[in-house]
Amino acid sequence: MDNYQVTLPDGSTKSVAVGTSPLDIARSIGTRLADDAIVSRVNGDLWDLSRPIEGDAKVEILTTKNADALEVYRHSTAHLLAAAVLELFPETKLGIGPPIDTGFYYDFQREGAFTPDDLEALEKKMWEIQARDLPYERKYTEKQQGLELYKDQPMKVELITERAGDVFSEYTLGPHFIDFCRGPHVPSTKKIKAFKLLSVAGAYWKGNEKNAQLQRIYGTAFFTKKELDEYLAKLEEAKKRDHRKLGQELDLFSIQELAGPGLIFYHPKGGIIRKIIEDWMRDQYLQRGYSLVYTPHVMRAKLWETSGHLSHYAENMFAGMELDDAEYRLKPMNCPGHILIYADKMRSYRELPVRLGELGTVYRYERSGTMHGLLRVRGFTQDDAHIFCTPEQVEDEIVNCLEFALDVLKCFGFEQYEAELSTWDGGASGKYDGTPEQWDAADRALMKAVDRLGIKVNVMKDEAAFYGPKIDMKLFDALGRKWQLSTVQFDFNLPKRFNLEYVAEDGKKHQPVMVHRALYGSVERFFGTLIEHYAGAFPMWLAPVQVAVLPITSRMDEYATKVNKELLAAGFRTHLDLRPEKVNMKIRDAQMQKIPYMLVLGDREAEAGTVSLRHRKHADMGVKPLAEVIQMLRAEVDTKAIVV
RNA sequence: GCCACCCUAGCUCAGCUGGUAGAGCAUCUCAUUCGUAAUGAGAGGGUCGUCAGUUCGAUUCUGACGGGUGGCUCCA
Repeated sequence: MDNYQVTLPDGSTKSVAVGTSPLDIARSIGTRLADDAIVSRVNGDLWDLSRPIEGDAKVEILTTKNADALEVYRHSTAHLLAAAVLELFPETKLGIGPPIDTGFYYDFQREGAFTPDDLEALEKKMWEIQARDLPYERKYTEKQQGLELYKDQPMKVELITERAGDVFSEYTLGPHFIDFCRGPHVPSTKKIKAFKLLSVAGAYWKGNEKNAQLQRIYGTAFFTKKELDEYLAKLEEAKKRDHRKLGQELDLFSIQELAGPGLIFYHPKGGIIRKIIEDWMRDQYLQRGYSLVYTPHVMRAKLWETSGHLSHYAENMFAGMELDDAEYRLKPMNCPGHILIYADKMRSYRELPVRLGELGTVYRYERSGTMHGLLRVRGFTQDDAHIFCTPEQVEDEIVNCLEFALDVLKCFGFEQYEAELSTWDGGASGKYDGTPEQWDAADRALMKAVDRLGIKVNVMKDEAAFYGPKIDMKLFDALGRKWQLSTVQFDFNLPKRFNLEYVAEDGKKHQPVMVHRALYGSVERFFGTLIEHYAGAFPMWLAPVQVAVLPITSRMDEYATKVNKELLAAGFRTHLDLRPEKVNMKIRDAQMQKIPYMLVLGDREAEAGTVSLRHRKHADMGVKPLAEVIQMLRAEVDTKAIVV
């Protein structure tokens, strides 16, 4: 075959000669396109620009506008890093170097640790290699030959050995660097124009704790220096809304070394927000047909044996307390408590579904390196409820839960979230509890509920809990890290272990379906993401202090006190600032505390019985009668607290 | 738990290669009564995370422990 047809990016077709590459095609279309080209796609598959096309094909040229091209670009930058590492530290063993959402990483194994200075030196070396304009050359190698070629790279040998085929592709970058890789890559190092090495961290080979720990170098790369700088500036900006920083600046909460890690102290201002968050949820529970219960924080070890927690979850539990009568355990979960309430009497199908809810404080012994501000702690309060229902009711219950979860997100202003549906492996491994019928029915109920609500979910196979499938809602923190908040989970295990039952229409005892759900996830985590979401500038209904009352001189102290009293009587949270400071100072302090409204009071206001209104963002809003302001602010509190 | 890094006054941070510490803000006192993001002056405040070791001498070097940060693993 001397010629074949390609369909060009613009949809037209062209006859080209054997050996033609996408880059040749791009060049024939225009130099501009050839310059911008990063990688191509041939018949749907990503394809090196310089790799000849072998037959009739549909060819796309991916440029800097394309997200897949960015991944290829970043992945290519990872190889550039690996090449630099081998030049500076030749004894290093290579792991893998994939692109990630925010850039790329590459895993290495060597004796010494990479220092910040090393990263700088590596960056310099990367630029050096970049300037050599080395092509990423792809070639195929026989497996045996490859094993020989890579004999000094044990992790590569492992990867090659695992490969099914006996041919694999490798990439060379100049005369000295080769890497076993699927590709594709950018055509040459010259294409890589903006990158930065960010940090080094430990990571286990193949993600397994039992394997050797490698050194992972994280970096990021963009098509242009401008984009890179913007990203780095954004990172700096994001650090300012870190809930740990704001928690201190706004005096919301603290973690005390003397008390222990992962244990939260709510200061007065954090305390009031927590109260609002909790009250909101309790009101919702009652409106939505849940009952409120309370269960003990310590219970006999026997209970945790029955629930299976001592055999499945013991390493995450605080150690037992030996008392006169028995050993007691701090509760890591609320489920057994709710189950005991359910099982305390004979249940009829007529009273199902039973929905038992609690703001239940649990303690989990999280591993020391895992704590993170409010987002991962050892003592936390879940808005936890357990629904006991018949199989027929379960789909509606799931829909209600998800609807509820969406309302929570909406009410607190979260627009960005991801939903994940975690299912089992089909029973292959035997690690999952429950029958295939149960799993199928549960999966179906979850999928149907998701469809009914039009939620987009990522299906995560083999990610379920051992006791049942689940749907999780995840939110992002200031730095874009994902945190699971809401969760709706089936539980096939506990009803069996506690032998739960209800009497059905047929007069016989049946096992209820149990759904476990938490929507805030935990009050702590929710609060943490809320702080970052609003960057500490809470809307009126959540703001710990809603109005600052600021007399200009001590002559207005009396009037200010009266205004403050009226605001308190109208239900506002206020701060009366009677310090003998200039009003500029008082405003500055109120601004920094992100108090939504300030009332500036001088002689004119005292005389006329008015207030000068200032908003933290819109600044001076003019002089108004106090009654009018109260009405206006009350309206703002009410609209933000949409009760859905 | 693992890898790397960090830990100086309430907070943010200075403090070359070892000779027991400083600033700004905050706090307290006094003066100032001043219209929309910092009034001025003075004072107090630290066994330099803890405990060992090396040294004539350690905030500075070494080790252990505690706490934190970024990751890994795990997870609400």
